Amino acid sequence: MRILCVAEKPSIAKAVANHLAGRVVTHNVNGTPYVKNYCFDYNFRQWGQSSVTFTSAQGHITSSDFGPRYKSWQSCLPIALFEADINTTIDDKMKPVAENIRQQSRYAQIVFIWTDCDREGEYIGSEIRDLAVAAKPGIQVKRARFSNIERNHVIQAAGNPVDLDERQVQAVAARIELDFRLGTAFTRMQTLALKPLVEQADPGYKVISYGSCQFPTLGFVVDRYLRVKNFKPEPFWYIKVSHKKDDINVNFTWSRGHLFDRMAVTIMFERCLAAKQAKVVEMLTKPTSKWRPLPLTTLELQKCGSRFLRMTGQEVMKHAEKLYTAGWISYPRTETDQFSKDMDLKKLVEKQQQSQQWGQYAEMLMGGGFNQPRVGRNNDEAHPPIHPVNFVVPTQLSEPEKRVYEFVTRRFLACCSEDAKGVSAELGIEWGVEKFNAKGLTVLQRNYLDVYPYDKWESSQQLPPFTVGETFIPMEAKITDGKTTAPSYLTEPELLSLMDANGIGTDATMHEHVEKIKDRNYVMTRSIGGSRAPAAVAESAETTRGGRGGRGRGRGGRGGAAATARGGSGMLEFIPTTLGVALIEGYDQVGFETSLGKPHLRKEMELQMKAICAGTKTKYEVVQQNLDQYRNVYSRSVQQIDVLKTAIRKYVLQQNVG
DNA sequence: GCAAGGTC
Repeated sequence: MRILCVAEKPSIAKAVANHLAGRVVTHNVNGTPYVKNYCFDYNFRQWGQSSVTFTSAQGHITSSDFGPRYKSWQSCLPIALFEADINTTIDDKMKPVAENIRQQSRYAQIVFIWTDCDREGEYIGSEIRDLAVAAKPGIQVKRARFSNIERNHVIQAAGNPVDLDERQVQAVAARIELDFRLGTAFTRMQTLALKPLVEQADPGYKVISYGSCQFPTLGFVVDRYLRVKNFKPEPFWYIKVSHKKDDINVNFTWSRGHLFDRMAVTIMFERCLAAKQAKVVEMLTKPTSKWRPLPLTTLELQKCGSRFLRMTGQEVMKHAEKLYTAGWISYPRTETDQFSKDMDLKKLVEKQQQSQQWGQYAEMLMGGGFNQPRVGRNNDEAHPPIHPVNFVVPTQLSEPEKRVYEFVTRRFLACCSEDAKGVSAELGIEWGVEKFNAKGLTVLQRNYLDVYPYDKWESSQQLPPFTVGETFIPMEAKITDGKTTAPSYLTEPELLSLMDANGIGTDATMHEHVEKIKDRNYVMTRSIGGSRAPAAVAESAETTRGGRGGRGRGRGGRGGAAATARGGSGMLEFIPTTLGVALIEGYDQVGFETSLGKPHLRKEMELQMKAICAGTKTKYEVVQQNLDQYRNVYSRSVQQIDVLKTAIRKYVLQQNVG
């Protein structure tokens, strides 16, 4: 038999071929430096001794475009793009890859597809199938099911081929068509209608783009901005109690937190005073632990990057990809936070023993400290969590790459460690009818914290020994007041979490949507507590900033204090530009629950894709249904374009429009 | 000049 195997990307082709082959002969492919053909013999369980060529695509092979009649922006009304013919062609860049698959198919009886086991991978598989079948009618098409590239797992997959899942293919086809039609139509419509207005304020302005991911992303930023802007501080009051014993001062927290009614607090306080004696009702210590982190996903890598490494998601991914292609870390785009049981993690820990920085810790793990990592809830069935695959001497890396590699490695070692252990103490008192409590923590074994300095868990001051039933008159007690504080602007980790929770983008693209809304000048970023942004919106926002910072108890902190409270300076916060606010507010007014700036429509589409995968809906139904719904949004937007224009004028040109 | 999804 002659078998043509095709992976989604060159790295998978190489890795799988090396697992299957005794000896591999590598051939270059004309026109592309990345894709190679790996030729070897292999005895398949189901097909017997075969001659194999293992090659790959480089992601998606085809792309969509409108016919010449619709290409020019002047050629038609944007709404025509809802049903204009779409040509699916092979991009110029992918021509050599496609030609290679065609040629190799001619020699083969079977094309065996090894794309990632996710929806997009299934679709790329269908592109490969179409090329193969066109080049060699009657060729048999099979697909490998694999979720990592461990040798045994790969051999299992090679011996148990399945069929392509046509439903997943159709689900992705629906997404592609809808994203394309809606993205292009709304982008043209709003650019043609609104650009002249925007240009009055910003002469070089290019395109006011709409996309099913970029707009909801912008919506999150605007939503938070409006909440900050419209925030009205409210005063509150609470009872503060402290007492000294054995020379240790204990501050108690009121079980009611705080109340917005001063008189009520006064009455409660007076009852406390009347009771005179406070009584200890609870004094217990119990073992506690701080859990080691979960295995690393892309989303978590990006969030930690902005918190601890002072990098944007975009930057972290750039360096992670470099480390991946150089062979230092595993594939950086994964949603999986569980290691498969058959993976040899100790072998990976062993390699880190060479490090000057964490080598000793790795040795400790090898010497018996090793613990199987926790198992998270996510598994994309395509990639393992991000982990170091080889040790690299720091001098071989650039400064930021070094930091990303260090984080990935420390995170991995932390995953393979023991939880941190400690003892928590809780002291509860009743004073009259009011309850107060105090907490203490003693850290006994730092364990994973020793290799993972990004987490903080420190012993607090010890509580003095109290016994249940003991009474005392509190040494200090008073009514204290505070003010609720405005929420802060959205940070990048928060934005990424919101996108994740609402299904906006994928692990591989989320950071691109964030970059896109910056690039379109819909939002800007600044360091928390750092220099102020030049935008007019940011300026007026400045006046609402005083007193933010303290969450819960009104500490009345200023911006600087807030920065430290939120994980250190250097982290970015997102502030919409006047244009960004205008677009979202405009669409909110035009549409009711179908505003383009809300995640609702995209969430809906995700559900419909799942329905196609489950077989309860067809691609045709989903596409038509969505087009109908968006046709509605489109015509309302055109009818009420003045609403959008007014919003733009109000913000961009700062005209008084009453 | 338009989208989002892959990947280098």
